[in-house]
Amino acid sequence: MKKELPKTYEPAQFEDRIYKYWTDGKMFHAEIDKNKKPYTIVIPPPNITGQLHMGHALDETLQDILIRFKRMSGYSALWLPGTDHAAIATEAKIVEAMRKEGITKEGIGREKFMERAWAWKKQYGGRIVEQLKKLGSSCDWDRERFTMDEGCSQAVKEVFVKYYEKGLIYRGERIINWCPKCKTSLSDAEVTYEDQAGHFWHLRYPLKDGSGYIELATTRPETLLGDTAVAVNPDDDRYKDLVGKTLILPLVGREIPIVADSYVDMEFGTGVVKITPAHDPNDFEVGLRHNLPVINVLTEDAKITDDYPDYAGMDRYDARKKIVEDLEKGGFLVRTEAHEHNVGTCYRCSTTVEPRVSTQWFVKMKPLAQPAIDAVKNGETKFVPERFDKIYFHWLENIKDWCISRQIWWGHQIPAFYCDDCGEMVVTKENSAVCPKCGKPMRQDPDTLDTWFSSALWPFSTLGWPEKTEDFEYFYPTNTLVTGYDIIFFWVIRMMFSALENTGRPPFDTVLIHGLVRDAQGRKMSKSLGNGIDPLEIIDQYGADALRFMLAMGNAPGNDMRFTEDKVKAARNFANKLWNASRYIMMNLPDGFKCDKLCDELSTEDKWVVSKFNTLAKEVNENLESYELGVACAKIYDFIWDVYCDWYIELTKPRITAGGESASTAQNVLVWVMKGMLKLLHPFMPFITEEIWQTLVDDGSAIMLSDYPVYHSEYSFVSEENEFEMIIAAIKSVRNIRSEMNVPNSVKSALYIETKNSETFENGRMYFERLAFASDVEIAEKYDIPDSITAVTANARIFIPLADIVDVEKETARLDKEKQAALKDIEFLSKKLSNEGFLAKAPEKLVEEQKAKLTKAQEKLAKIEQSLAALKK
RNA sequence: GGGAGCAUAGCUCAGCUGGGAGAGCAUCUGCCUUACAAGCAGAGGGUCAUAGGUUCGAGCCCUAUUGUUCCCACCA
Repeated sequence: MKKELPKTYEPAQFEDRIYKYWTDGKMFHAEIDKNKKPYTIVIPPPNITGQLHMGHALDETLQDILIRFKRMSGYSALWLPGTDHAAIATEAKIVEAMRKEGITKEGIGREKFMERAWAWKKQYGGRIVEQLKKLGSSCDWDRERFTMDEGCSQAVKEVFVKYYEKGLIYRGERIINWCPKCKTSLSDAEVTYEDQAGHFWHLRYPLKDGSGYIELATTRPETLLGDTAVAVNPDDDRYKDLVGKTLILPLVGREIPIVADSYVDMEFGTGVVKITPAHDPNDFEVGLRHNLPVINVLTEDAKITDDYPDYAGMDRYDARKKIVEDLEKGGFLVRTEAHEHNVGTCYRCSTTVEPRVSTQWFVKMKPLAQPAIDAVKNGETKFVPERFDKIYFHWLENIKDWCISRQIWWGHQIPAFYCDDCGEMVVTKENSAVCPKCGKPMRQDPDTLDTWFSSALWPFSTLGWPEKTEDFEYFYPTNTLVTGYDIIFFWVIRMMFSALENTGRPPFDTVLIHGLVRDAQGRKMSKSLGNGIDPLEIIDQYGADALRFMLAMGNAPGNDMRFTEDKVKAARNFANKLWNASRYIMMNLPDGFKCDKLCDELSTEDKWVVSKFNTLAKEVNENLESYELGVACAKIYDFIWDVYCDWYIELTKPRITAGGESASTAQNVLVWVMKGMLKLLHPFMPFITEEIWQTLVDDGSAIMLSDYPVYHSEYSFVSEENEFEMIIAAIKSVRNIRSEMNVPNSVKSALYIETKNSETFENGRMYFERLAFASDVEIAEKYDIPDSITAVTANARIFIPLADIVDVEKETARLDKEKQAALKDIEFLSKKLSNEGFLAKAPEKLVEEQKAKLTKAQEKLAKIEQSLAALKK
């Protein structure tokens, strides 16, 4: 039966089919083969919306390339589940469903809403995000180990309770970052700071004894309502006498003290700070030191509380305006100046966060951080590129306690229970609790855990931990984590210390960090800018292979990349090229053609391409081992396009037309190299390579289960490679001249090749006809052809008798130009080779190379001069 | 304030431990040569930000400077 591919490359037609075949055929499912080396790649949780975005596509792609490479290199690969993606996507659906029924947090209140949501969630369970399959991810989607059916996974409960018992988790009233829009607390890492234009309001607070005023400045006049002191530096001579005196708080009338605290910077502003412990982290600390009352003046959604009738219910910004007006009226406002300051915003909704005192759960970080620092310091885990370990150390060394409770409903419910009667608290792995004091059923904490708390357990919780599963025993610790640098704080660090604390080992040995995918202008893709690009749309248009290849090609580890459609197009064109090349090969193959091994009798050009392929295999393996994915990608691209398509296929055409043994050998080599190329390319373009493989090889095997090509010394033919390069150089040289002279391809001419390597050129004779438009080829050691143009290479002079075109003057000028170039070469090389320092210190191999180059250049020069002399005559 | 990255062809970027500067796109020339016009054959185009230094040799290593981006911290 004839092997045949459709005439046009249409990825959609087979990408979906291949994906279904893989999944239905169970070929992708995790295997534990004790004879193979273990290898695991961790798959990251998604962003909170559960959407697939370009950054996620990059994650998936790089991971999958490594998985496939390792898998083909004889490792046993495990694909971790995408259940956390699933849980969150499901939750997004639930929110929508609830909204449709008119059930919102605002409508029925947070507690009731949460209760309702939990019921829905328990009903749904975990599901799988379908979208990622289109990228060709080899993730095993059906694995469901990490479900949240009980509201909180076993692993999370296990860790929470353990931490609690060890004193690593505590509950307390602290000042935390609060998002008034999401109505939840945030961890420090979830706050993004940005510069905003604001004002500096200079105010004066009157002294109670009527002896005057004290002047201070603030950027947030509305928090004045919650002031419980004014502070100065204890060493500040200007205010020494005032410390201990009492002030009357403007607008409120409350009596507040003047305290001395070294936190106050004497140089800044007036050296006087109003202290609002409830609404500023620093003030909170001052308040603790001086035993100041904490007066909360803002509600959950950042409106003034009912305690201040003049401003009650006003939004914080409206209140600011009104309070400034009132201060001015009362004569308390001295002046206003413009001031740019840094404000914290919520990383999800960009609302300005409000520091707020509330009761939250915290993880004590100092004891957890040290082992995580050590693991990277002593090399158990390393970052690629290395420079990211600095960021890692800096964060861990300056770490503060981690606020883990959230007032949102997605995520794992905190496994703590309270007795409404006596206030007793129980932390337990059970799903319910009874009050140990009064015997009444207890109420579970309605709060959830920070997503990153459960994500931090990902490397082992997904392997079945805390059960001692076979998977955990075999696959843990994993090898490589692939993620973006923006995720180091959120996830990488937390996986590190969580794994070390709970399993005693670091979760992976390598962290491959990639950059962000930006838009064509270099801006971060964001919803508000509307510059985000949906990977699925790109896949529909150009195919998953093209997108994957584009993401891998020319992307250096840790560096950002810009997304441009042109790059995807280039990748698609490459896929098209490969498609057509393989289609061409198959067209000419006899029925039932098999290529299990390379022929014994290879011609020079066969050995040339085999040897070049062999080198490619070696380099690609080295590049992939050291995570240079982009470099590997580019090398495969160059080989397929330049070496295989532009040269080797063209070289085989006359042989195949001629038929006979040479034709069969050519076909054998064509298919052999094609199979190797497909394998090398498979991790980068899994769909097209599989599709071609299934048609070309067609023996029930799958390329994704085949072995990755490696270097074999028996495929290395250095001398044949060099020999054939002579032919290529000669052909290029002739083409070059013809092109320069605007000779149309239809005009053939005879070629007289003057060379000492006549045997080599004899072998290449037929290629000059097809690739250099020769009507006839003559080879001898010496020629003298008048009225001809001469193409000169290091090993040959080729006379092109084009009598009607030859212009002696032009030809002289052209050859003279070449002469100058050759002279420059010679000068450069001989200078280098006469440098004693170079001869003494440079590696011998390099010196030899330079000598050989010099000889070649000199030979070329001699040939040029010969031609010039002839021309003169 | 602390730290990091980047600066290479008109544009977007590669360039692995230092050994005569590369790709894609764009531009120009000639080709529909029966695998491919999503293609083929050619061409032009770079003081590798600047100034020093180390070295036989620097795009790459060191120092300083300029521009630019980002991260962290934070002054009310």
